[in-house]
Amino acid sequence: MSTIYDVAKRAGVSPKTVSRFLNGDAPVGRSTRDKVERAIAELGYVPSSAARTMRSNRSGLVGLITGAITLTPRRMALGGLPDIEIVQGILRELEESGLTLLISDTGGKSERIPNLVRTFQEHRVEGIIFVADHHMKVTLPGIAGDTKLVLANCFDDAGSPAVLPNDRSGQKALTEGLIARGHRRIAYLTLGPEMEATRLRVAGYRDALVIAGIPFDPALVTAANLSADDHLAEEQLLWDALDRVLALEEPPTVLCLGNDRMALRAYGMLRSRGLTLPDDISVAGYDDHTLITETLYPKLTTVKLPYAAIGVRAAQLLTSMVRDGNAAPEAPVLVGGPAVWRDSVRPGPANRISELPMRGRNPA
Amino acid sequence: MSTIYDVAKRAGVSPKTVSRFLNGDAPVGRSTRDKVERAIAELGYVPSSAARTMRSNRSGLVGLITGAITLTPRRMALGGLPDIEIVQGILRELEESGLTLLISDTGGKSERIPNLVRTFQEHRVEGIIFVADHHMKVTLPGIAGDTKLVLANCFDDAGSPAVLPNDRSGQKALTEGLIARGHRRIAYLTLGPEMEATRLRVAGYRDALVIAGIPFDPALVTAANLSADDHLAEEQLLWDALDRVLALEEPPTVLCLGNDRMALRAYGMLRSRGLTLPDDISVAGYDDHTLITETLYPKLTTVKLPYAAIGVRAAQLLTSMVRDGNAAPEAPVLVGGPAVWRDSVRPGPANRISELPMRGRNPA
DNA sequence: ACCGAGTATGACATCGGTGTCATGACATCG
DNA sequence: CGATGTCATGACACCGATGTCATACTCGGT
Repeated sequence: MSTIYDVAKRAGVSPKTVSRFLNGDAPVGRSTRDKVERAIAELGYVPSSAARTMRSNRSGLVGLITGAITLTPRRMALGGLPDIEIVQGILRELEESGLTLLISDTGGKSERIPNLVRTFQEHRVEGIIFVADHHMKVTLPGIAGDTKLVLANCFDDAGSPAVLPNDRSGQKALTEGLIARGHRRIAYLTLGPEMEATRLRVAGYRDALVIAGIPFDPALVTAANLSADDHLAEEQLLWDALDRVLALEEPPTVLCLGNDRMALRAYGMLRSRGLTLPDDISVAGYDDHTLITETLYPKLTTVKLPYAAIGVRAAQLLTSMVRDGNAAPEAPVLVGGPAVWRDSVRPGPANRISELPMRGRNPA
Repeated sequence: MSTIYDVAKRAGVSPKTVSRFLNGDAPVGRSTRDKVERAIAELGYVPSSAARTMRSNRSGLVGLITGAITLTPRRMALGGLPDIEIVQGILRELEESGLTLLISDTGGKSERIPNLVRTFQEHRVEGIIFVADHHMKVTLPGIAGDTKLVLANCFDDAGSPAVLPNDRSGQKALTEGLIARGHRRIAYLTLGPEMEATRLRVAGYRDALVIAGIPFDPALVTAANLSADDHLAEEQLLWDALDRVLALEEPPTVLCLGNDRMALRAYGMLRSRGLTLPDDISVAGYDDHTLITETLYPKLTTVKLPYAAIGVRAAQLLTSMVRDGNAAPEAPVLVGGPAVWRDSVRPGPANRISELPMRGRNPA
């Protein structure tokens, strides 16, 4: 492979002039330009990023750690591809920036992470993005040097810059929309209580109640899902929770579920009790996994989790940190997703529907 | 970030000795080892791959070009994740080899490929793997230097080393299995005629007929799918093809389809004609996209496309070429996938089923 | 006591770019 | 017309590893 010296010799100029031509950091005469250009083309010269990295301490590389690639096929069956959409957003954004992506996949084994980080550091990546498959807290090994770190879909105790879905505002928007559609008894069957999303979404749910002046009824809110991969137990848990809220003296007119898959299950359970959707009871999910939401009958109202946007924002954040030396934001970057109103929600008792579109996105 | 000189100074030895300790290319005294080891730990020293690359001309990097990541979510709806499974296999294999993966995604735009290749070359990748989403012919820009190239799921005119699914043996195994189960009138509704897979699979189909001494009837073999994304037209094409083969004087007892999605459609069409599966007619697909094959009733007999294995083989091939300097194989590496026998095929007229297992993999 | 083999280590050049500084040729200005 | 500034270019050192060669020490054999 030819070097800058080969090019310089062929063009009859000094290597430094070739360098100037390549980087445009100083004016180069017209005729010199042409000679250099020709020499480069003839030799098929491609500059060595390694040499450039050594001198300038800038590798042009960014590392990405994820489990998305190895885990995607397994997860696909149960719907939802959160992290691969994030990776997609990152790729799209980085493409513009001239940074090249080193991708490592954990294969789901977090004990590999220190090794992956070390490999990245050998290649002197300018930054590392860590992508989690759900909103969670992580603990990463310390990263030597001034390598920047951005967390996507997760956060840590050290306050590393993070880009997170705004679960609170999402559930708040959904709940507000339900209230605006006349619902006042809104049941919320959440994901497992250990999930970060659960805490935030319940807070958003309560935010909306407070604004509307509706008292919070703890009986309407129950965890009804497991993080474990135990379908049978999950089903029982959901069934039981459903049983309880429907047996309340003043039963809910709408059922919010922790995710679209739970909503999918709930459809079946509600129907097996003889209820008609959405006439007897409305249902809403979370995630907007279109394979479910658009396929179900009636189509499922839900909240979109903005995964691709999280990826884009994470990449933008990292780029601004490594390229422009910008400081990391103090607080996590929150990316909101809109509530998506479909047919599974119908006006409740105090119908004010004439004021609202039943389809399309929540204007808030 | 500290350098080998910092370590050497702190340990009171020469940089070269530190280098020897790190690479083990010459003996280092016990006490020296300890001092160096301690200095490295204290400084958190990580060697610079850029410097190493310059001196040794070996970057430890491998480039991967694919459309898998950006295209996966879009394609997921219609089932099948060929290339991401290949990428998965590649990652798994490369992890062991000490090579680090640079991943670029074309986003479906092949005109980007020259730029991606150029970026890889700046980083002096030792090899490039190109992954296609279906068995096809590609034309890639020339690659300067002695960068190795391996094609996965595709091939080119230049005879670049390639790893391909063995479509011929796959369809042959399926057809042989059908014949062994007593079928003699085997219809084959193929993918589009421009697909590489079609040509090969028809050849495999005929191989099996020849072996069994069954004459080839052209009326039983028709293209019945489009590569374009036109669902309606595809449906009509399939309907029409079905119509014709079922109207034959001696109609088929089994219907082979070009992929599992076509089989899914065929289920509906056959039933709308009042046929019972598999009693009135047997059906077989291709790909073994489990979301379809395991979900359908009756479960679909099909041929597994060994995508993960293709990835693994491609990575092994590249590793052996860059690490051990092995030559590229003359002919493409063919990776076979087994026929998977499920409930959609039942013994035909000349039943010899007692000799065969109806479930499980084809022993061939 | 001496020699050759093996062990342990260091000095120095080198890989391919780029930052710094120096230099010569013109153009511009008071 | 000389001082000053800008443009265009080159010489040289340096980034952080490692390959080559040289050196010094130890040990066993004669």
